Amino acid sequence: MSVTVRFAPSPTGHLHIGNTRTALVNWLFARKMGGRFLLRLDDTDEKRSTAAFAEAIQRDLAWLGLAHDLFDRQSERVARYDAIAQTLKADGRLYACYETAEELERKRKRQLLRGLPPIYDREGLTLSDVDRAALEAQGRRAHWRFKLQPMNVVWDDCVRGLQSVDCASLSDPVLVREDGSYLYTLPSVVDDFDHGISHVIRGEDHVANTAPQIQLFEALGATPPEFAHHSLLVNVEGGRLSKRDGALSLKDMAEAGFEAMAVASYAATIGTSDPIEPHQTMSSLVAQFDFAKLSRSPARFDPEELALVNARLLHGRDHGAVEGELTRLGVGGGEAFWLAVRGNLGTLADARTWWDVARGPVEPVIGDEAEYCAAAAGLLPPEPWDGNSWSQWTASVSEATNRKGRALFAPLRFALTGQGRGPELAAFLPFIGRQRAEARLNGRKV
RNA sequence: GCCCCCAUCGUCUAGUGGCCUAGGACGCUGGCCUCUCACGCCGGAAACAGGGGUUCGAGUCCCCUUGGGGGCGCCA
Repeated sequence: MSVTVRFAPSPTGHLHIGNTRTALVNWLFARKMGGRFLLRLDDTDEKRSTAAFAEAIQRDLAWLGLAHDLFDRQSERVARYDAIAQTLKADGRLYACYETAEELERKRKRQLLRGLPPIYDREGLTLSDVDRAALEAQGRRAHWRFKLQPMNVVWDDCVRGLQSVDCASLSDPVLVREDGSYLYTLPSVVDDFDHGISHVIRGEDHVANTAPQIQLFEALGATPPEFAHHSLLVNVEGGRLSKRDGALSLKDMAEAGFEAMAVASYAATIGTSDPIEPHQTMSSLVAQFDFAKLSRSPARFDPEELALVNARLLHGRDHGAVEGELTRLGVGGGEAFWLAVRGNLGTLADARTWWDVARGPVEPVIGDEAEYCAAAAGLLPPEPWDGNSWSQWTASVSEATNRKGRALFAPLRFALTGQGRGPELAAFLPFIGRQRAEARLNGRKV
């Protein structure tokens, strides 16, 4: 069977880390299986969906590297949903209800108070034609519910194994709103059917929904797809993830300077039995993807761990992968400079910081080593400098001063860069150059 | 309130009744690598939530408790 999956966000907000994980699992599975990846905008909620979010979602997905093979949006398929709804009404599976939202809320509260599950009482089903006509005459408009068969629905979930949901314990889902617009369930099932979706991959918050959806597929005469429900992310404390837990949107993460591959690596490996580590390419992530590796328990989203993955990704990144971005940041020095500083980066923008340290101006830190630094300045070899200049120079400084180890090197680093830590000076020194090096060793800011 | 799921080092996890004096990765940490950080190599500390069962034998099976997650929408 050929694989087609879909990622179906509703354009009511930005893509966040949770969404991203779902998108990634879908995309990875599609690539692994040689299948197709459909991006479907679930925009049936006209009040909350916006074109701006729809664009942002596509932009963020592209940034991450998740190209889609197919694209669709539900707002353009309403005629199709209308036709299906007519069929379901004719079959007696879709029935009219007239309670207002407030009345339903009261019913639920009453049930809860009596210790009962808040399930719809199917009052709509008891209405006669006369009742309905009377309600309509009062100006009431019907919303429509899907009549569930009171049975156990079973499926073999690709990550959770055998699942069973008792539909007798569920409310008949509302498929059509009072204003005639559609809720998520019907368009989603109809689209999955029409697009030939083979695997519905989503978060475990949809587990209970799956049973009514399977019944809907069957009511449509369709064979339900396979289902895979991954666990959700929680915050560092183990609680529900919310905006207060940091930069959760892809947009925020990009602005914080995280590399797309770092975000993808983290999102694709957290909650799996593979180690959380940077992958330089998507194909590396595709190669190791397997539903069997997904854990059934929630995983903690830790922004600090993401930052660590980002740093380690950069430490191993080839110059070619960042060349364009370095130019944009105003960082020169080519590959040699990149290789000199990449091990000291947290984000790519830090490369600019080191470039500025090389080119100045830098306030040298001399302390009480003025005499020593001045002597070292006098021993600076003539240019041109290369990777060996540093060791030639420090060897002669060591000989002249009898210093070695920390006493030999530390004052030079402080004078040359103004700080105690940084890239290896053997590789970094040529970018400072003789003129600046001599000035800084003599305490001058250049 | 009711239903479902989950529970191993700080974190992500391996573990499908004896191969587990519980393995790996990240993090932390000691050492080495003629400076720091990072890299690399060699070490170290660090976990089966609690209580009952079943069994010759339980991290692994069952029950209860506790904790966490999800669901019970005219949201998706």
